[in-house]
Amino acid sequence: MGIPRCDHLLIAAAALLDKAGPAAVTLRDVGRAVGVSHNAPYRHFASKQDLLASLIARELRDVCKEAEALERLPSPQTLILTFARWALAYPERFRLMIFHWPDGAHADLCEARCRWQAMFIRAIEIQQAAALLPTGDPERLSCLIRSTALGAIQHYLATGGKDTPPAEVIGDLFGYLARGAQRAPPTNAALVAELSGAVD
Amino acid sequence: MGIPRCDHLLIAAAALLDKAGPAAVTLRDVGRAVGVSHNAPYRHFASKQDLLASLIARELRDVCKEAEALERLPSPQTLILTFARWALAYPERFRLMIFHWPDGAHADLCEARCRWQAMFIRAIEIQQAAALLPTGDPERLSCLIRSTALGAIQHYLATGGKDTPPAEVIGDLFGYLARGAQRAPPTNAALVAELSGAVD
DNA sequence: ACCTGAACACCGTTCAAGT
DNA sequence: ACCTGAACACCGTTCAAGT
Repeated sequence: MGIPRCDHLLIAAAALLDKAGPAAVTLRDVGRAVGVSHNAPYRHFASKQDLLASLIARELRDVCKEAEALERLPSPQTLILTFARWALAYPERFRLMIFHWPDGAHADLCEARCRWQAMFIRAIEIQQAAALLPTGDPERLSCLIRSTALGAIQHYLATGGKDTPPAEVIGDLFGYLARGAQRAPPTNAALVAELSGAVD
Repeated sequence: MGIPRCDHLLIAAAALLDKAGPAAVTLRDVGRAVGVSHNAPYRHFASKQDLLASLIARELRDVCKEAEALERLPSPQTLILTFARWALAYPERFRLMIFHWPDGAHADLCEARCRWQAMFIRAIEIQQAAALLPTGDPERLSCLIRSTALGAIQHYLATGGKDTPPAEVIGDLFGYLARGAQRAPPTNAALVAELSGAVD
């Protein structure tokens, strides 16, 4: 039990979220799950909003760490598909993430977003330098790819998995981008196939 | 006052939503705004969820009607930018729309979604036939464009308008798609410019 | 048919205490 | 420092009445 009480609360909240959706995560149940009173969480988080923002900040940081642990910076294709795999594995966390708008600009959450984005842009610049992706402002290209992935995941989950899987939509985009590049970028066929089977 | 009580409740709910976000729309305040008791809405809607789903179904239907009122079917570029303009004008309604997941598959909402999507696919097929967009499954191409727009709007609004405006992201996508077509599709420069100025 | 008021179980949050 | 229990104001929903 070396795990801090603070993280314990976040884990309990994530479990409630995954099991029964955002409406089911109440401070009372979170406290109950870790064996403290219904307002003990206020010792660690300023409000329920703060707890939820901290939860997705931690998730995003974990996704970053997973990529950073590799010996080489992954390709943009791998990075975005890793993110999509996380979203498909934990749909309610993803939903919470996209629902959480400014509302106060949570510091940890902003930092986690920036960290992922910086890594993604670096990955794009490398493929641009190798003529695997079209030239142009890498931040702008990042925005296009990120938008497509975000929307594809959102729509796929919102329709209950009845539409085109995100990996295929993302693959289509990279296909069109390849025509703007001098050489075709890798398709990461293995990851795409793995991701396509992640949700029925 | 020929307006039905049912619509009156939806309008009041939309006003509360726009003014103070999703947390502020309570059945009690909605009832108060139209001058009825706090549970009169139950005569018209099965639950709060039902009222909210009906609200965005009505919104989506209005967006459809706006396009259908024109003498000719608008281009895919115009359709998607009209949707984006609506989203930027009513960010909280858009947020509610993307937050509303299966949760029961609201009939009116599903119908409105299908109606818009069918119109969009028809518009794509027309440009494909004219060699203005790449060939291939129009439904698949529709999914790519729709995903990009959805994600671009979401990200733009979530960052408080600090990132690339949705119209430019969508424009970039159509630019890359044009390289896969025999002739370049129209860019709808006027609509793009109008939309770019819609949110500071 | 349509609405009302009271009531129920629940929630986030605050606060005065406890150790 | 960290937690507790009671309390407050609020919420969605139900239900027995009213017309």
